[in-house]
Amino acid sequence: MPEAASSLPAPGTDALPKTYDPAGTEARWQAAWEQAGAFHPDPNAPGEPFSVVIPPPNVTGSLHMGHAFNTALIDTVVRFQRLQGKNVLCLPGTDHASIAVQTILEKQLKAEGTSKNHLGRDAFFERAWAWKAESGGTIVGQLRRLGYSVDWRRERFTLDPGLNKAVVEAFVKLHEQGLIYRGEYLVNWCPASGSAVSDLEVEMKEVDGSLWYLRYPLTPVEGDSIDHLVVATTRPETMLGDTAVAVNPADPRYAHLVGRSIELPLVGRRIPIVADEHVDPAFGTGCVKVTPAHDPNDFAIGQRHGLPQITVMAKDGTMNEAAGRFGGLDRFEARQAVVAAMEAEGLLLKVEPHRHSVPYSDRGKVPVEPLLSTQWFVRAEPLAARCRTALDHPAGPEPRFVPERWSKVYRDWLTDIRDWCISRQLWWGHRIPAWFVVSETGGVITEATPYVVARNEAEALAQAEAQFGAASRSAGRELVIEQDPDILDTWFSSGLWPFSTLGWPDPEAADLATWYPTSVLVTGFDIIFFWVARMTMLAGALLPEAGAPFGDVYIHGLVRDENNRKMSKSAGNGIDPLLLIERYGADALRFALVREVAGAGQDIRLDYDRKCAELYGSYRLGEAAKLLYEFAWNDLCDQYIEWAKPRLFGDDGVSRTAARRVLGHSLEALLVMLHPLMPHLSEDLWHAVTGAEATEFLALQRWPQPEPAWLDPSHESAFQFGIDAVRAIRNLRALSGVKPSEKLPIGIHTPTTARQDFVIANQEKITRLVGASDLHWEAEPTAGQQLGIVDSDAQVGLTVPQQSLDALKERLQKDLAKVEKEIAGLQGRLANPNFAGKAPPEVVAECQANLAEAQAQAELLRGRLGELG
RNA sequence: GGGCGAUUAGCUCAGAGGUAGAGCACUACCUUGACACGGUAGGAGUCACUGGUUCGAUUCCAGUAUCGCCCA
Repeated sequence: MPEAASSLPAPGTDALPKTYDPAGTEARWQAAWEQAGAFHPDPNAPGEPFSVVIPPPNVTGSLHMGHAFNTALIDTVVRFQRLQGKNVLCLPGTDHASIAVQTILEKQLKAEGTSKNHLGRDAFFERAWAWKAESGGTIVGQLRRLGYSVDWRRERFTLDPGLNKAVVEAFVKLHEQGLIYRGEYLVNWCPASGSAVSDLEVEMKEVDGSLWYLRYPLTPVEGDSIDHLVVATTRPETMLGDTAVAVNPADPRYAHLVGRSIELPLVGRRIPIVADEHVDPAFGTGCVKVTPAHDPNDFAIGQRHGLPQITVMAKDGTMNEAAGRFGGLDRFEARQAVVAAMEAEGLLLKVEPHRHSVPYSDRGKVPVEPLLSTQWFVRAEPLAARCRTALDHPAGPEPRFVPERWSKVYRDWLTDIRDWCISRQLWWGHRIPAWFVVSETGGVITEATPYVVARNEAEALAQAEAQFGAASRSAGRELVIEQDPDILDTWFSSGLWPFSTLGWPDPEAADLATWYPTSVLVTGFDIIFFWVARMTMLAGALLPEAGAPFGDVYIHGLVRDENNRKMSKSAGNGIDPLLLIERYGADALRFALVREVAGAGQDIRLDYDRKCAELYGSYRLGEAAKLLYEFAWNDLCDQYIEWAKPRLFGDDGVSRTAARRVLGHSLEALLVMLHPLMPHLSEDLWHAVTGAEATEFLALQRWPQPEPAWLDPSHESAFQFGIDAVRAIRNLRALSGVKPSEKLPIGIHTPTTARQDFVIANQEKITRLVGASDLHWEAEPTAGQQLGIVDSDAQVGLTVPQQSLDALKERLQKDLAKVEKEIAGLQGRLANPNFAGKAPPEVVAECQANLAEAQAQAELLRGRLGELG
């Protein structure tokens, strides 16, 4: 703390405007910080590196409360670390959000009467970039408006050329390691976006549906007692692709039928009856239809029994030619049509209402279709295994979750993980760096077309030439390669964010050397799987030496909107943060958001700056905010300034200067500590208080150090006595109905000399604080005054109107009852031999002291009551 | 079905093995020299329930109930 700077402007000078103008002040300091490059760190600068990459917001839409909350938390952490003297990098950026953006653009095109196919891939991409420039610009502007202390020069976008290089490199490396493969599997198909999506992008929803009971005729055999089975299904339209009926092997009702066959209605296919453990005998009739190409469970049954997979649905959600006469119908129309056809043939036994889970596409908001499709996958288990091992690292878990319990959520997800489908049949995104040697399969891409994975087309061609060139030429074919039209899941590029933004895969990248792994990742629990786990998995494979891509993962809650009110304070839900910023300023919004954060863990009583540093450092930001608020308001303003006023406005020059110094010093320390939470206001006030040059910034100052020499316990207890005495007098006055403006003779009575000395030394202040006409102090109370009890060692007295005596008496009785209850409790405890014998001696001693104090107070109270009659 | 979290003042939530706090709301009084989007003072809680550990449990443990979230 620079000593020279600690002084206040002389009273009466208009150093600050009367009302605070958040918009103007905040804009001014944001411009000043940016112009000075205050948050542009140098990787070669001294200081312990500290780095954060922000969760890149999507380039769709506008800043919402969740962004504001996340930003407030991150910026508080990085500003605090900067004040600690660390070499802090906070790196911003945005996410290209394939599906979301493409959906928006396609809707726009549709409104214009055109389509992406009509436009063509290149023109569509151009349009998407234009959208990104505008929409991405909007959200970046809004992040700036919050006062984010990031390095805007290093701003990145998940689809920028540098990141594309990283994505290609990552894909190639993972493919080389055998961690990426291509194959035909049952994937989640979203008919709305016309693309495969990953398991994470599917949300199970409970819906009210029906359970249809269908008669499936048995292939007749001589001597049959029954001629059909009944299967129950929630998706009758898929029966067109049935390739078996399954029963539980232990089900006595059907055991004898296993091995027989069914004549599949409407289709006429003969399908077997198989026995499979998976079938629940208690569900429906205990017989289930098996459609391997349209249901994950049936797919598994099909695998176990070697059943054919018949796909009866096209990728747009309509039935295909394999559906026979139902071909061309939408899947939901087909459902009705199949049911009607079955009914017409007398094969519909009954329909029951049935509530069940249906997979919905997160983005598309329509049911996803399990569909057989050839896609690219990341082999998840080896990556997940590495992450699980890192959690058991001998030096502590990597990464370390705060709060710790999220570690379990993370670990559980990484256990029994399924492979990650990373290809998307979309345009807006990173094109998959694989080239098909289409000349091998007649110029078209099929399941069997060989491919090469390469960093660019030239490399791909060279590889293809090496592998297929000779054979191709000898067969008289020209070698032709064609890049995979598909793109990668957005989360594949987001998953590289902590290192791709720092320069990976460039081995010389200085930022990467200094700031990787990053220090802390701050994000919401909703994207632990989507993002946090993908980053740790990919980092484990691509930068295995560096450990986890971030030291800590600070998981915060969500700002609740709509139904789950959380913003009840400001009434209506889903509040636009920009409106709040407009009205109250970014600082106010940030402070309010951070104050709401819950902290967890132990609390230690230390002086404010030490304690505050601890809270910031352990990410208990909400507690830090509350503590500072209390200090600023209750201690500094309510108490210190009030008591210092006579000195500040008094004639004693030395005393006045001292008071101003102390106040200035306290204020400055407060401003530093407040800065992470309210950067603009603190910066502004700091300049006003210290008169610092416009080129100097509070943002770049140092955290205040506690000064042990300034601690004075006797002074502190005397001051506390003063505060308590004033409160006791005010209390007595309020109770007696004495107007605050009415000046009265007031007495403070204490036999303790140190306290008397304090009262004498502060006579003028106390007189003013309690509105006394005459303040006197002596060991014994003045006759005729009513007394209020400060503690067993001090009373205050004043003359009160006769009619308030009853109120006083009531109060005394109440106080007495409370004290007596306390005495009873303490006596009971002390009388218990177990307590005296087993409790720690200091607890017993404290208990005895409390009892003595309570008894003395009770004595005083009884005396007072006796005098009142 | 499995897991996690919550249950404390009218509301939103802190808290901690030694007998409970804040903000808002409420009541009374007050425009006093930083502040009326303010001040001073006050009322308000069986800390969900049942057991256990302990000298002592609202706090730790187990179970129950209700609510919420995640995974299947």
